[in-house]
Amino acid sequence: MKDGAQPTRERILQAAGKLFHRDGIRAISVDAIAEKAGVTKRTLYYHFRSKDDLIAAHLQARDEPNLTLFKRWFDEAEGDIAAKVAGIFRHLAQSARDAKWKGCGFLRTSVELINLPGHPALVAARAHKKRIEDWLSSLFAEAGAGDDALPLARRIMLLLDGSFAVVLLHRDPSYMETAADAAAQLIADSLSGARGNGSDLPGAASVG
Amino acid sequence: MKDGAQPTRERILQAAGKLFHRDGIRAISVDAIAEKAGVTKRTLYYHFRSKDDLIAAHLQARDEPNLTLFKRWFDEAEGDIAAKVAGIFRHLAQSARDAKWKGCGFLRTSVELINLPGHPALVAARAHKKRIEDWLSSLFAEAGAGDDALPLARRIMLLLDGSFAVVLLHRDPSYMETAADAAAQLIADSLSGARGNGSDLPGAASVG
DNA sequence: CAATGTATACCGGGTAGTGAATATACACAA
DNA sequence: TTGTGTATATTCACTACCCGGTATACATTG
Repeated sequence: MKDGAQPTRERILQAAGKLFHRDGIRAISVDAIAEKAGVTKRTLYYHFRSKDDLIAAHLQARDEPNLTLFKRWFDEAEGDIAAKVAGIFRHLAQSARDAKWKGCGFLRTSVELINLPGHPALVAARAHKKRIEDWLSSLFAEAGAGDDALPLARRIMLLLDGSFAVVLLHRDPSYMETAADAAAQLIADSLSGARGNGSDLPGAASVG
Repeated sequence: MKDGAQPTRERILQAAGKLFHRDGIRAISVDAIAEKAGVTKRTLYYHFRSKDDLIAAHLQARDEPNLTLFKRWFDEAEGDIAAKVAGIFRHLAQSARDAKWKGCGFLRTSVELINLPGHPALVAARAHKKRIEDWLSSLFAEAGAGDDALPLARRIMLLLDGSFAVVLLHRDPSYMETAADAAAQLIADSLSGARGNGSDLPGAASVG
């Protein structure tokens, strides 16, 4: 660590983060990351055992800041809990309007590593998504959703990850506004205890 | 075309389909496809200009059968339109219980080709998803959803692609049951003309 | 000295795509 | 019927390159 500015390891991680997010895991070579970090490949391999190791470390490093951002978006939004969750989607829509927006790194990585079920990066990705789900679930529980809290959180996760997938494909952020409305509707339905309100569906509480 | 059994081109396409779906686009080499098809690589390049060409042809070939399958699942389900759409999700859940299930090839391909915006395979993927959305929209219009038909179809698409993404990550098909319930709920809400039923959200008709 | 960190040069393996030649089938003319 | 031309279909061998990872030696610092 000869430069006091930023430890070498962090610089590598940051370079990897940018490149992985921009082009994907497989499309980026270790050489490219080393060059972007201003470091030789051998140095990179001193700090990380393998490329897979680096990928996993990258996702682990993104977990906390990502969750924190979602919490901030929630906190900053006005209105009841439905409106505040919808606010997350609207912030997401705003981000997605940037041409350089590249969707959810956790989801994309999980697609690229589909044939390596035990990969540590997949474990990190699952943990991240579960953390968000748990956070949402606790929010709904506090708001009085009762047994509906978890299934409701799972519905929101479906809309969230669905947004990432659909907008990545169509490049049309308005889907995230659609998702915001749908999320708000589902939350309002659950919190008003409106199960069985004229519909013949199995009920909002079933988780399968 | 010396063998009457199956034209070479179709055999290549079929081999590519299996391998691409199993391991992903980038993970499969042209050599592997040629070998699986029982053909030399040079022959493959006679029938397809490039690997990208083959990828695009592969997705185009999947468009029709995929849509047909969804329609069959819809037709075969019992109950009102909400229950029939939910039936699609439940069939999907059944498929996803197979350990070899690999999610949606259109979505996965779009992730792998994210840095090639004009790639013909992406065009094919978008067209496919739009066809499903249009089909759903027409169903809802026939059922009397009026102006809600399209936004409702988009909500279902979000749940559908969200299911693919989430189940691919967590390997937990029960999310598709959750999606089935959510879809049925959203459809029932729209068709009962229940806008403004106690909730303060922007309304089911806004598309953004 | 010993621990940590960096640099150069290299290896073995895999990749998309190609050049040149060959085999097959069918149309048409002698 | 035989011969010839031509488009289709297929093969083997090859190039040029990129990738993850490593052997080895050198530098810096406590």
